[in-house]
Amino acid sequence: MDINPESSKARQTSRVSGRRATLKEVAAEVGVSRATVSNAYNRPDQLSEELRVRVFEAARRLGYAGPDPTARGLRKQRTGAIGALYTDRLSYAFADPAAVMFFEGVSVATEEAGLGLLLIPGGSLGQRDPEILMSAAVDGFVIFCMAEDDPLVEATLRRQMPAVLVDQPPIEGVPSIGIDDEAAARLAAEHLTSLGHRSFGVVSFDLDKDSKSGFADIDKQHAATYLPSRARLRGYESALEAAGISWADVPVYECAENVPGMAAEAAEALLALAPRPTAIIATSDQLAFGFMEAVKKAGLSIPEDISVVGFDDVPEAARANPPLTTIHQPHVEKGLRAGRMLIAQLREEEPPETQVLLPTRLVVRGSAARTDH
Amino acid sequence: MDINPESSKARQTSRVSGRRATLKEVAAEVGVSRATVSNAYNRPDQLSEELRVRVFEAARRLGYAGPDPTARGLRKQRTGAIGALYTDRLSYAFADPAAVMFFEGVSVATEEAGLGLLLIPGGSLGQRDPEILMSAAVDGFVIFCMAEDDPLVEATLRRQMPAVLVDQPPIEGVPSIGIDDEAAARLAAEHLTSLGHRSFGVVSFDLDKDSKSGFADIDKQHAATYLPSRARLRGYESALEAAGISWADVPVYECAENVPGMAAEAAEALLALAPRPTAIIATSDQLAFGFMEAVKKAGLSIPEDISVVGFDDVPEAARANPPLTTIHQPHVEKGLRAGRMLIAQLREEEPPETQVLLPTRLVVRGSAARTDH
DNA sequence: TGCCTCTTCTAAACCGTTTTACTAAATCGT
DNA sequence: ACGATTTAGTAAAACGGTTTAGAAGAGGCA
Repeated sequence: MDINPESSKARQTSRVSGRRATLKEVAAEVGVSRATVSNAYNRPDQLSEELRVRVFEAARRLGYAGPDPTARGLRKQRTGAIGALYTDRLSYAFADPAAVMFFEGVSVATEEAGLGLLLIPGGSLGQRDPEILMSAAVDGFVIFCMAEDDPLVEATLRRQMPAVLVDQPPIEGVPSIGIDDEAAARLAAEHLTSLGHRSFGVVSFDLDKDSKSGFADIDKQHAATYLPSRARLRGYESALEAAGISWADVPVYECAENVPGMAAEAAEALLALAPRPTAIIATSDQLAFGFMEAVKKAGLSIPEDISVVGFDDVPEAARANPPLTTIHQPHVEKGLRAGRMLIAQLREEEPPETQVLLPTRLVVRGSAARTDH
Repeated sequence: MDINPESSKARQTSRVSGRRATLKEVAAEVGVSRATVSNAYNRPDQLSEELRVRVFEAARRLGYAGPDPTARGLRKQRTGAIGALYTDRLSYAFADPAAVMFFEGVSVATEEAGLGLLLIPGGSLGQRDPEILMSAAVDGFVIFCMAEDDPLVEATLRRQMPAVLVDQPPIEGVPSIGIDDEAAARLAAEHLTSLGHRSFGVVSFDLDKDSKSGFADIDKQHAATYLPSRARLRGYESALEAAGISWADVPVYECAENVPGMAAEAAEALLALAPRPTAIIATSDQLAFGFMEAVKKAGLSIPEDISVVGFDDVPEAARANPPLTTIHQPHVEKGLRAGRMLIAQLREEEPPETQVLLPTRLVVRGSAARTDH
């Protein structure tokens, strides 16, 4: 319990010279079998209290910190952790409030169940690296935000472990959770058409794993391998076409990364267009923030000169200037439910709900206004 | 590579009926020894290319996804992941931008090294639970943000693995990284005294593991077991005393959690004081945000009626309204360096720097002004 | 006393790999 | 053509625990 000099010295050079002590050594010290030491830790009812105490004393003397998790995992066939597979470098995930909220939800589920949470990057340093994935000692996977043609998805599934797909097209035999991206996106577009807008621009995050920034034509949009991108663009398309606006004339600027900074480029490209769009729809709040920033820098004002609608409703949207009109989706709950769906599988409980769609809604704030045009 | 019906069917019921295939079964299928199959995966130069292909074919036929990470970990005595131990529930970490940035830095380091990142909550559901910690299969620990009397720190160290302490008092034999909290805090207080303020209030996050919100007297401040809290308060104290202000008269309100919402309580308590403080120092930006929010709700304005200085300089500080004057510290770099210090130990490289202090600086923005008082 | 049930502990199999030391066959240099 | 090296593959010992089946002894009951 205490941090006393003795114990911290023991840490540096364990009594058994250098190497970490093992259960076998503790058994030898006490003069009992390995099974008994194991029982002392795992099934106190299997030995006398007095012997149990002697075991723990010997353990402390030897600097033995308890059964090795790896060995235990091997024997018990469960590691006590689940893996969360993210499409890209983790630093991108941490920089995206929506992803962070999702992980927050997952972490609530893992803590409920007493499990650890292993974060697994899908790619780093540009190349996709199955190394970390394939050497991840976990009991199951939450597959988050992966492109549908990403070989890592198939590789993960091949490990034949419980898994949950998040924001991805369903795969037979694997439960999924997400939102109706297309319907949600329609809400955003319809809000703007109902305010009288006829001239649009769209800012999207990446459509495919290795995208470059730039305008994306309809073919590219329809072939996008990130489900959220593809479905949201489809949603905008159908709402605008329904309002009699030709989607072919709507410029869609794809940003290679979902960070505010990237939207500055998009703004430059879209604001230069003639006629200048009166309304911009972004597939994420992050991009909307960046876009608004750039608009202000250009000396225009929101929503007077140009209306902006985002997607995600991260907390900062409410505090933005002006407050961002956007589509709400329950990120934390998505993570929580995904985590629980996975954990239910681990317990081999009744087959969990297999396809969950969470509700979304339009949140009207101050970044979109009626156009005078 | 492809997601075709065959492979997804294979996933559900592997050819070897139910159970996951093992390396031994693959060996039997090909008619070679286990060593050879192992070599096919790990040391291609040890067998003929043709045999290697046959091994992989058999593996695919049997639905074998490659060597089991746990077994491999046991044999090789390394798991390919490091653990990040956080003081509390992970959801608190994810809700705190400073912690998220720290993890972002750590993740960069782990990806550089091809390691996974296991997040370990120190406590959940109120009780401190060593279960997840003790069953974490990792090669080392980043110990982040723990109270110095937390038994989990000692428990971690007892595992005799490489570790790095972050924002905690040094322990012999364990490298640490952090900032000079006391000096940094002095900067904040001195900025306000230099603007003429004489009447102060302080908003702090928790001083100890299981704190309740409320005013904290000097004894409690000095006995705080979270180093950052204790040291920052000391910094404020020494700067104000140096300016001739009696610290005993400065109200310090402790918030039980480091979230903006909690600062509303603090604001209520501090604004009701007579005379009302003209300057508030917060030990985190999160609290400063919440405080500013509450001040505005109370019909006062910042910095005209009251000046606020934060701590951390999270990105949102620059976008706040008004932009927050605060103390900058390099969160991402802290995580990156901590991760690298740990990884260097794993590699048994030259003993890494053992005590790192990162630089801090005052960032003057718009939330603190000269007082007319 | 004899039989049965607890309690307390143990022997040994097993979890799925990697790695060391070794063998047998093929190739090389001269 | 012959010993020396290289190549290709193997047997078996770890790695550090958990768990099953069972033994030895103690106590209870008739």
